Amino acid sequence: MVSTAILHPAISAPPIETGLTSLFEQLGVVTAFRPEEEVCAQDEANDVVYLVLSGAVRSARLLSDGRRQISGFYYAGDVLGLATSLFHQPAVEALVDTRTIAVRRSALPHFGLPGERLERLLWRATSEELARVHDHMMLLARKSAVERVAGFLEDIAQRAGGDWVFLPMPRQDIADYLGLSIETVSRMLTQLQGQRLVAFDGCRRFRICASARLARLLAA
Amino acid sequence: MVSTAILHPAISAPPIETGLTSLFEQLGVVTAFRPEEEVCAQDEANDVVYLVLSGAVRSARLLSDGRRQISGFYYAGDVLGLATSLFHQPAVEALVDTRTIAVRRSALPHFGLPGERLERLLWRATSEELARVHDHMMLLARKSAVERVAGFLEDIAQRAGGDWVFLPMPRQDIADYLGLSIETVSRMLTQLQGQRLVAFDGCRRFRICASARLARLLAA
DNA sequence: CGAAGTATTGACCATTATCAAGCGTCGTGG
DNA sequence: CCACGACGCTTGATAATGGTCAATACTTCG
Repeated sequence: MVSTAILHPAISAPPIETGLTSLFEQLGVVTAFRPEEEVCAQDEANDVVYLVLSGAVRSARLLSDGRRQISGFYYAGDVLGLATSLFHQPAVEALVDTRTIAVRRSALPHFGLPGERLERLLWRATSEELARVHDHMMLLARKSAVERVAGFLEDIAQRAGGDWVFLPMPRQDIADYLGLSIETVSRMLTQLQGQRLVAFDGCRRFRICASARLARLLAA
Repeated sequence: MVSTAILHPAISAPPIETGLTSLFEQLGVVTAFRPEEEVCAQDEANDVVYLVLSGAVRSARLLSDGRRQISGFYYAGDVLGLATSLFHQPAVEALVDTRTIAVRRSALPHFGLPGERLERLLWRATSEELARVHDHMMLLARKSAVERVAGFLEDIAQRAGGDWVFLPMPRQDIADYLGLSIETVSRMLTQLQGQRLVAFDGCRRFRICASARLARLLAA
């Protein structure tokens, strides 16, 4: 899939200012996934990183007794597969119809300048994800159920950017992301609606009504 | 490892196999800290990474109302400062007498081959820390108090490697790392001692007595 | 329209936090 | 060397938060 670039190092000649997406487009392979499909083959894990072009993806770890923890949701523009571990490979699955571009880390040094640029950008992306995950640890360890759910809605609304926001994941995934039971998530959503902080249209579409009061609740 | 030779032919001559520590030693600056001293100046944050030579360090985030989350403890051989965030700089403090080597990320591209090697090793270290942090999120979100405390002792004993292990941090730090109250940590320690899984000699020195039974409790 | 899968609500219970004493341990000074 | 004091740790009683189990209500799709 990548061998053409190795055979034609000429493409490394023009040192254009390039962002993540265009570098991925130069060096990677596009794939499409249906909902519930496995994005990441086990044997590729630890070497392949993915840029999400469209759709949404979840990354989860399972304990032998069934307890599950979702380590993150990834949307268009996010990079996936930055964590590497010899044990505990996460299960990475598409939530909705999704397209990704994949590149192998180990191939990057052979791509000349664009490969180097991408390596640096990916290191930076990894460092930034680490910081985000630290925030999430604070949420899991020290925040109440309402704060967690409110924070989650805030986050996702921020990223989506529109007025009404679509939730691509079921309640169980939200619960497993926030370290709560599905019932508690549901109750907190009802509570937030009762306080007119958010409004739902069905159980997958919502809107933030009072972002100032919501922010006050989040006590960062 | 191939393309670097192309990009820097002048320095490509001695292809020595170099590890993290020796690269840090080539490129970094050693500093010593007393207990409770701030390791990381705020204005350097996000650019400087540290290798811990000896001692122990904690990295903590604070919420405005006083809630604290310790994102990690770092011992000799660990790399510190891999997470970058424009908001939420963590407070990084020495737990005991500590020596570190610091290097600036932004300086690495100017160091030729050793700089490149170090960049790649640091990216790898960042990816591995991300995986460890995912494990910790699972612990915070889904494990019971006993499991957390037992897992913590197991972890630290693993790293220390000896028979008797010294805890460089007070109970409050353990609590803030595990997302528990100090009282619960204390109770769980008493419980584990009652089951003869661990033994304490004072409150800072312990030993794992029944690692098999302890592992069974950890239900990974 | 009906059935299956999701989501919500309610009643009750378990776990952990909080508040308040009491106990050790270590360092200091008599 | 021992007594005292300060700090950190442990223990106990009680309360709050969130989990579990069970029933009901949506929604989505055939």
